Amino acid sequence: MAAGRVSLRYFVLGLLAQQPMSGYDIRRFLRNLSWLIGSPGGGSIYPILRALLEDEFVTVEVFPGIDRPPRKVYTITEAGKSAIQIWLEQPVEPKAPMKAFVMRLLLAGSYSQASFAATLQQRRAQVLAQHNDLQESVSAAEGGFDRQQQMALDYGLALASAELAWLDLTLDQLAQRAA
Amino acid sequence: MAAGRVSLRYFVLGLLAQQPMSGYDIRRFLRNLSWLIGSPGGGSIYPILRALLEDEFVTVEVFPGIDRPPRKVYTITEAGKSAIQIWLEQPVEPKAPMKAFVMRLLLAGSYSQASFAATLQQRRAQVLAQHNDLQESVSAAEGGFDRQQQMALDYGLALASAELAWLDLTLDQLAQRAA
DNA sequence: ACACTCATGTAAGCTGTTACATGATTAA
DNA sequence: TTAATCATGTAACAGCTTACATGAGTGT
Repeated sequence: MAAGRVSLRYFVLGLLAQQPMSGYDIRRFLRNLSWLIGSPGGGSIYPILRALLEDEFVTVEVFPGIDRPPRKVYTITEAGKSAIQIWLEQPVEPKAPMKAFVMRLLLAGSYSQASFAATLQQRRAQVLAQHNDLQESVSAAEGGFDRQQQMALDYGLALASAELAWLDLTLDQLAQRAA
Repeated sequence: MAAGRVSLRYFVLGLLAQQPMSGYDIRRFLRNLSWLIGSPGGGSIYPILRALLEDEFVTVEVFPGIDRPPRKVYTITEAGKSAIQIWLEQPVEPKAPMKAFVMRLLLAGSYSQASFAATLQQRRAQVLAQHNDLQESVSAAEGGFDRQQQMALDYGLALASAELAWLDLTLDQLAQRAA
């Protein structure tokens, strides 16, 4: 599980945990969210599906299409469910790109309500740490930075603040719904 | 120039365009910005430096240290300057991760003021497009989305809005300074 | 005639990461 | 004595992207 990487493999498995799909279905689904998590081509999805099959995390059923190519629909197995649960239990790595968090957002809810809140709280902690780090850099600078570096830091601060605001709002809404 | 990739290679070359540095210097500099663009290890930086040397985009000077290992300081050549300018002239790919834009922020200013503003405006256009796409998805949904998907879209919208606000503010400040 | 959607897949490659190796010096 | 900083580098591999191949059907 190399750090800073996204693991499309587990995300695909997580999608199959929600409902059985074909590789093409998955690609179509991702095309709608392409800005948030990118939309991988056939060269990414199909090898993953085959690997999941070999690990017996999924099973296939082939539906021969009338007037269309046959669809191979993948269904998650018990072993697959265990694997995805174990994966969801461990926190998103701090260095992972934003889309790793979005993937969790999309999956965590179907696992349990508690893990969904936990995902948001973990992210909050990480973004807060990031925000503090950046502010420390700004303070510690004392003229040691040029205009571009200051801008980059300011940009980071602005985005971190906005994300914290969203996370707080969302966590509040979640708490209210629970009550 | 594979899409969606960052090209650390050109970023390193761009940093050397600002001032001669050793591989270790570059790593130290990046460690301070690790949240924004990550901090690559020796296994990433040193091979890049060697490749830049082989392409004659940089030259080396070895400074033998008293009580420390010798430092190899790299200086950009005319060929290197041409290469980085050509690279800066072409826009950041839309699918590229955020850190690709931060790298541009850090480099574009030293190339020309105009290219700096252009970088911001390009980003603005891309983020705006992203924002509109997301809103379209939300509108087109009509109940076809579950709670998690709605949240993911909302998250994307919040971040895109915040980034647009920052870009507009920064472009304003830039215009005022120019006047 | 051209291109696009449906649907799967292979092979090659790029970029970057990890783990390791070296070796001296300095701080806990 | 254990670890960290300074400073460079190699080798292996993970993860993903790209380009390509197939082939029927549908639209312009």
